[in-house]
Amino acid sequence: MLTKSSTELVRQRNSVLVLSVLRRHGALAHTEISDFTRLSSATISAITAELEKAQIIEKSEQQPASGRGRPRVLLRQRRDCGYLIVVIISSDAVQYSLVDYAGKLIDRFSEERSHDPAGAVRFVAAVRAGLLRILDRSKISQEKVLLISISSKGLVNSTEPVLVWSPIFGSEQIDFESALRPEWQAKVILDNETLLVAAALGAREEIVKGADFRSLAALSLGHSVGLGIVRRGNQTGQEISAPNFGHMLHMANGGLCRCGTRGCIEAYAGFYAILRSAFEVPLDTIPAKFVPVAELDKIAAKARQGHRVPAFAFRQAGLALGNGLSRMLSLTERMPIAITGPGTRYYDLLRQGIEEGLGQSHIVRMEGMPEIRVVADEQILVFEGHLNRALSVIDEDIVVSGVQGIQASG
Amino acid sequence: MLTKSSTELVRQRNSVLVLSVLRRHGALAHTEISDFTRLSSATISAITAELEKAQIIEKSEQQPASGRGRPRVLLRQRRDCGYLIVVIISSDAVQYSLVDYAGKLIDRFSEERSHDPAGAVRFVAAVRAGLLRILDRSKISQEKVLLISISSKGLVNSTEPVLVWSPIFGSEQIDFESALRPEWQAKVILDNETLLVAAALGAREEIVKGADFRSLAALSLGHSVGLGIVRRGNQTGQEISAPNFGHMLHMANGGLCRCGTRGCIEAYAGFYAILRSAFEVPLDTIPAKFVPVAELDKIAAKARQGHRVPAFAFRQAGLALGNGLSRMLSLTERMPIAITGPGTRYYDLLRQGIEEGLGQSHIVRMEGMPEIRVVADEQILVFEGHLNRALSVIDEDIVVSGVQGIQASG
DNA sequence: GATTTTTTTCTCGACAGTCGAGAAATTTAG
DNA sequence: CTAAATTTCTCGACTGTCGAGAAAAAAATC
Repeated sequence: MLTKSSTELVRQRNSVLVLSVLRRHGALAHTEISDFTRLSSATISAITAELEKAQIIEKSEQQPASGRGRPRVLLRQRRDCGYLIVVIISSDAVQYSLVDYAGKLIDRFSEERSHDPAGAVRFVAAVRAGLLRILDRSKISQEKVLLISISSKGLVNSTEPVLVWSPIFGSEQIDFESALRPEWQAKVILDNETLLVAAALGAREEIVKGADFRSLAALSLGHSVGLGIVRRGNQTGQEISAPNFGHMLHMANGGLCRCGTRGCIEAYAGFYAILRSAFEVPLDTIPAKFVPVAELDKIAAKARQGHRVPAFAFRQAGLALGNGLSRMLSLTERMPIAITGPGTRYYDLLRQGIEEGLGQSHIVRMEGMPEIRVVADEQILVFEGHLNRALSVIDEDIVVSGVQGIQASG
Repeated sequence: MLTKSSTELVRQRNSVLVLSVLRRHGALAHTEISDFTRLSSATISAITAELEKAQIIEKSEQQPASGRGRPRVLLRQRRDCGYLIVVIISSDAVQYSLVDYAGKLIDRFSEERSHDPAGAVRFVAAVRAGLLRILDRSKISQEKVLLISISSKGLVNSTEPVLVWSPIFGSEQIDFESALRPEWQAKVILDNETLLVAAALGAREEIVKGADFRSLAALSLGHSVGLGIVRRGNQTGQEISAPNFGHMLHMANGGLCRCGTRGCIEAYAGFYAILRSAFEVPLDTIPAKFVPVAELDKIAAKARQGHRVPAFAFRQAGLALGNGLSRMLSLTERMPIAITGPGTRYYDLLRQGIEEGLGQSHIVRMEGMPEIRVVADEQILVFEGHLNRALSVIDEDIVVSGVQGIQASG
């Protein structure tokens, strides 16, 4: 359904545009903003004056003039305009980061996760305590926290911050909105971890390729298997989605997966699955909860020495991944695939299977192999994705509510 | 990448909005347009005056006043504002329809397709002749044809009107843009047939459910298998895509498909595939080019009488479809599935397999079975999808180019 | 038949936004 | 100290939307 436009909306959009180029390029002068946004100088004056009055941006102190003419006055976000808390939930720990409005990391710590199955209730309590702790350490008032951005592996509701299914809690849902709402006014968003990796890679790619960038998928290999897809939206930036890839059906009546279903991709390509088939344990054995990486390293070493059974285990994993990716490509469009996560250290063993698995589908035979690259530093990408996404959400909210609020009350 | 907004853009968007409610609801009075669009009466006056001057809409002749007060003046599209040619390519014929700007069918005929494999070049020539013929029969000047909307089964390029792969011509690409460009100034768009079915069903659904509508998939069963997905876009209407579903990998190293690959869904669920397995022909047999529906009806009759082998063939087909749909759902979100096409007459035989195939995946076990409905009249839906899509494209183009042009020259 | 009521459409002034041109500000070069 | 260069700011013109009320036109009422 289309919806009406108004002149006020124009100002809102252009204000967000100004803030976004400030994000992308750091502190900028009036003229540069005008160049980047294609807005006229007069408009930039109006918008920046408004944002400055609303205490969202500030003029930086004069810097040594670097040419002749009137010296530039750089504009930048006010760090203290608001704060963001990033919560990264991984299988063994929860990391809390406090970030200011300019994207600068202020404080960070991790808390080990107790592996008891007591579950979701206790976990939520721990997250609430962690949030209060990082707030307390930094002496920032709670109202100044504008957004809490959470990520986890697993399946996430697309509209509300609800963790629908996760490797740790299974189908025990966690609704972060209602868990945090009485205590926090901040907006809460939740994203799949691999989605954020894809978002970060997509943003990087867009800087390099500009308008040529179309889409990209990130595949994360580890104890579980995740996939994130970024597509260039019509106009409104990027469109991202995190399918339930790890638990997509690979083979009907196949190996038993942690999720209780048979034949998931993860039941062939997850770390526990590789372990299982390397030890020739029957495929309907209940899988191990947690596999030390050292264990898998040993299997990989044997495979590299030429032992057939462990090599076959990796090959089977690759095939499952390749078949799954080919199915994904059948449903979307041709796009490059970036592989991240701890599993990349076994890429040499997985590669042949992946390529063979991909090659078994019509779309790949027709369009050729997609580009596959291995990307390290998954953790950095996750955090980068959080920042990209969260800060642009804040920019929008602040323009919609903040500027008008100040205008009305001042 | 965000892009700048301007007041002129506001007018454009609101003009398109006015035209779109006129499409949806037929001839409307000033007041009604204001109600639907939430634009003020003054704005409606300005926009409609402009559109009327540009000869895009017109005031209808006074109708018998149906209440007291000043009688309403209905506004409607001018039929002669422009014309649309719809070309529906099916396996045995090509149907040409001439439609005016108000969406009214003016002329229509079908031409049999010669089944010779001489191929794409001759086919393109036939289409060009068909287009000239329908134009000639109606005595409309060629410049008045604003859009040619083509549909076919198969895989379509998402940005240009290029048929990348089709059941008939295989990988022999057909670029309708370059084929028609010297002769026609009209814009040319090409869509997958099942995509249009999905678009039409989505539009119907949106009228019923309004903002509650989220997404929907249409599955077309016949000689080939097609899938279209409609999702409610962020703001810009609906977002639609036509995956290469029929040739998504069902089972590695499976039955041989028409496309030359092994294990496609179509190699189990296409009409020729059902025939093949009902006659217990080996799965690597080169499939029949064309299967008369009567042939399949006979097999279905036997299956309904309780013969095991034909029943098994339908069951296998259902399993392939169900597995494929479950994979689709793993990659998107839960959505209802509408089944159309000639294959719906065997739905009683397919159903159990489809449901079993769906149930084998994690996502379905978790979220439950998606709603499945059988929808007849695929042909009507295809045409309806053409109109929805083509006329809104015309509306946009006309506002962007037309109004400004008139303004500038007048 | 004249007047009132009701409903719809049109018009006017206020307000918000963008833009181009030129004025003002401020530094370096000579 | 003046001229040139560069950046920022300001002003008037233009386009857009909106609310309120005037104008139009038919039915209802007296």
